[in-house]
Amino acid sequence: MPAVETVTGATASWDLYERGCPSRDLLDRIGDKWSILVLGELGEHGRSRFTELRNRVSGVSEKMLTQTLRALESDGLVLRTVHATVPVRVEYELTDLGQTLRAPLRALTEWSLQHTDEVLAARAAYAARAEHGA
Amino acid sequence: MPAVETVTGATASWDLYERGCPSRDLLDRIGDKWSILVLGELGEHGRSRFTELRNRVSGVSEKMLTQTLRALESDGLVLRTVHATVPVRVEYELTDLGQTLRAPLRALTEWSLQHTDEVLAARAAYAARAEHGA
DNA sequence: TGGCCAACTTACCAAGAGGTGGCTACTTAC
DNA sequence: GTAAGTAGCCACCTCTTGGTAAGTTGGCCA
Repeated sequence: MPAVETVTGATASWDLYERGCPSRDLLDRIGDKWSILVLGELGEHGRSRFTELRNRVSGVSEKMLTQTLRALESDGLVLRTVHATVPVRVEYELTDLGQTLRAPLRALTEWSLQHTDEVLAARAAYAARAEHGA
Repeated sequence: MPAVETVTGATASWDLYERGCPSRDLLDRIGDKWSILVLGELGEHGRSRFTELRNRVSGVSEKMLTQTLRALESDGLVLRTVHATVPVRVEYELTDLGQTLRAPLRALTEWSLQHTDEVLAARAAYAARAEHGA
């Protein structure tokens, strides 16, 4: 089974294809719909406030945004700073660890933007084939 | 920005941060837990049979595997070939479009494998902080 | 005749995702 | 006095996700 060495800094070898692998869980978390968008936003715009994120990530509910930000914070990807000013101001930004995720995530989002046409066409063709067969 | 040439020749510009954007849906589909693993497997091992995939992607149920493969097929990422041999043999492989996803996906899975330690440590620290605060 | 294989498909059910709306505390502005 | 704004939390409720398990198809072998 996956040999894991923690705090000591020894190497851990994990297998994504094994159930219960923590890397698999992590992958699932960062592959989450809202996580990708929030991380992308923070990557592009830098430090942002809660309402800015809510407005820029269209369609996210406050609950989901809070939940997503909390998870990212607990994973060490996002830093949350509370300013004790008079209307309370909270700012979010990527941590160093979060920064390292920018490139992989951007690769994925760019792929998505660039190949949406092809995928849409493929779906239409697939649907047509299915209808023809039925 | 995302200016894409469609079949008709018209340019479509999509914004991931807009609700209902097809690219966002697509991102969600390929960011799916099982999709990532299945695509990864097909990328590494090449053409594979149903049961091979089921065995190699530990923990996936037949239902989910079928569902995932169907979605990937309809999206034009995976090619499904049925051999009318005696016990029916079905093989799956990446299409050309699917191949273009390998690099972005590998970037993500490698990130995940490489940073699991740090994330686990961050979670522990966060939990400790929360406990201390409570 | 009966059972077996692959690759599903379907029915059923529990858990969780995620939306809505109300509540908070604090202060400034009307 | 009251409304508004910030950054949430909480309870409630619904809809989806996804797991389990059983059925199916269709030649073939004993």
